[in-house]
Amino acid sequence: MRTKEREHPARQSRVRGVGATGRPVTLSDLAREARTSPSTASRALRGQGYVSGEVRTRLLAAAERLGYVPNASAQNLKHRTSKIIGVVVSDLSNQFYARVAAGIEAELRCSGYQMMLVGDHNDDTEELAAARSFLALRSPGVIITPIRPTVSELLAARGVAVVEVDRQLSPRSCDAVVLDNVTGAFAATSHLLSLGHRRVAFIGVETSWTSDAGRRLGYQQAHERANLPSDPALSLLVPQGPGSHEAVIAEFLARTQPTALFIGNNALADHTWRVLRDRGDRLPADISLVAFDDLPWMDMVTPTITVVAQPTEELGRRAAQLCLERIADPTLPRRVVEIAPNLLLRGSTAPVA
Amino acid sequence: MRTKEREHPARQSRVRGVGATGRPVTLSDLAREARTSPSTASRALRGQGYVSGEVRTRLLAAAERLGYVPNASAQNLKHRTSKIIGVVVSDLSNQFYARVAAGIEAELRCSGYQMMLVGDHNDDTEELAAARSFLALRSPGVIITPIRPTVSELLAARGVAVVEVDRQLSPRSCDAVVLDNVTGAFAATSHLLSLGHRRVAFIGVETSWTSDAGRRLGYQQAHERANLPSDPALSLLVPQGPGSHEAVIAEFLARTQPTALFIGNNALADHTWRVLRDRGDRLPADISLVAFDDLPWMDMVTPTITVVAQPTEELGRRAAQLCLERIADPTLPRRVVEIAPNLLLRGSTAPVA
DNA sequence: CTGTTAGCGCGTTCAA
DNA sequence: TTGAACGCGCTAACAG
Repeated sequence: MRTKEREHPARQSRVRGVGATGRPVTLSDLAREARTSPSTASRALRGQGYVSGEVRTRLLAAAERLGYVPNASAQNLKHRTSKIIGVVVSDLSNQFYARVAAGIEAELRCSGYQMMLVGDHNDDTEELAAARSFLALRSPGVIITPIRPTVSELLAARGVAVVEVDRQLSPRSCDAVVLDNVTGAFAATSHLLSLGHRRVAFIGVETSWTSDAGRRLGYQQAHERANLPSDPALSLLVPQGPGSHEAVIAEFLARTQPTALFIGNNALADHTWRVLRDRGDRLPADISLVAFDDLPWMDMVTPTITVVAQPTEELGRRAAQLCLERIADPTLPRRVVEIAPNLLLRGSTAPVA
Repeated sequence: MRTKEREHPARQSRVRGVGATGRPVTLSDLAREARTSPSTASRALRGQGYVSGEVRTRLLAAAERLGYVPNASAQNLKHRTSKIIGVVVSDLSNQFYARVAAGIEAELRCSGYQMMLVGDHNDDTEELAAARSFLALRSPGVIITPIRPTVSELLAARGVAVVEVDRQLSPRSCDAVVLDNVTGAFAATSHLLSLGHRRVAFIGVETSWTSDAGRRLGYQQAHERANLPSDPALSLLVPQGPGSHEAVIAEFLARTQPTALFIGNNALADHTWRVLRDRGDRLPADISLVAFDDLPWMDMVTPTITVVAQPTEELGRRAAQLCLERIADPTLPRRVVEIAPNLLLRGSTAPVA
């Protein structure tokens, strides 16, 4: 009796047509409408199993008429998995991460998956919370710009297909898509050294992440290859995390007086550029500058900025591909896709004065 | 029997500890581990209903030990709704939309909701597909930068709390958070007119969306208020959609020879700026420029760009707030939040030569 | 305070 | 070819 009472309002709303509010149409509603059983309706809609042509068309018509949309939760519950890929990036407002996410989303859409996007703000507590919700959703895969190896490994241990993007912290348990940071930094620094600069400073982040560490390493290797010392005092390592570092950078430049700068990421490049402008330094006459990660402004300021460019959306797309491939076949061997950066020579670099 | 067979591997995995792969731990597993019933376990974990202190701690300990994470699909099925808010924006790669999304996500997180982010690429088919998946997920709310009124209304008719951001197409069925575009455009244009410019061109998008239409209107109203004619030939309206319009803009500028420009959005501002650079025009000596929507580069190029700034993340945050409030109380009257823009005078505008 | 019962909406046997 | 029965994991009545 009680269930019947519930059915009444639904019946009414159906009569009013598609637009009516009320309990969403279920498979049983659909079956009743088409005078058949729920299981037949299920087979018809998903196109597997035997269904007579006549019943099928009747069902499809009814689905259209009633505006039937299958309940994803019910399907997920049944299938013990979902089509939701969790994505967690450091900072949605940073164009680099936004583009990675755009690439991921585009790729997932093509394959019928959806993206659940979360921004930890470089906070491992938020990172962990995100992982928990992905577990709750029974996400088959997660793509992450990791803060610590813990979360990736936790997820991987539970059978989630984890792909690390931009940096790789858990090489044993995850696939990864990273840039060849060492080569990129090597090229950038070598470029400056070949222009005759002998006081090339590095401004980067003080993490052990492959991204930052790789860029530091490339900077050093370029010096070694050129048989030049790399003065540790010429490296400014700022703590990882949000916030502006303009004051620190200004102090660093005033103290160390480099003739050239290699900057480890787009946020620091922004800060450094502003410091130089405020100091009245002239690029490249007074100082040369190479940034890592090409953003629109780097092509617009005067002079334009020489940069190590990375195919940002491509990073996201490849990560999504790896993720889906591993979901399809969890026994795949671990893969690390290393993408080549591209040094773009522009106006901010010139021979030393 | 068959279910028992399934339990064995799970048992084993449990013995191996948290990290083990296998069927996820269920409430029944938990209850068994703590020697109680599933319903008691449920009450203990969600902290409602009566549970003795001793049983509760036993349960919490077991949940911790087993790494229990409740199955969101099962909860959603039961509750007939989910905690997933659908968000669809035009273009994830455009920093404006990325920031709106960042604002939404931050706000939702605080309230225990999650963001499902989708980018239609100004394609109403993709917009509709996104709406369908939100319906399938039984999303209680959707936030959208609409392309057509259809989708918002479809969702609203099904009881989804829809909030339109940036532009408002369905005033009758949705809440909305928009900028006061007319006022912003009025201020920008008035600024140029007050500098003595009499050939102020407008470059914008040819949609009927409140955003674009409002900016066109503000441009006209400023002329009217100043008792000056606004020559229709001085308006360049490009079709809505992706792609560069540099060629069209170049032709337009060559043909109409304006002394000042008001540009309707950040993408067009980018294109126009590049055209001017390539033409060798000097800002503001040869031509003045005001853009709509402040992006980082506008503060970095030489000269800096006078701009109508909008609090982008705030737009997203307010939209999320409206959405959650309506979910909490669907009987709320419709609300349209109109946010004030801010004209920032910078270096790209000067008195007419 | 606790456990039993009965679905939420769907997909998948399996017998008819 | 179809439909009845069952269970995915969880919650909410209700009876104990």
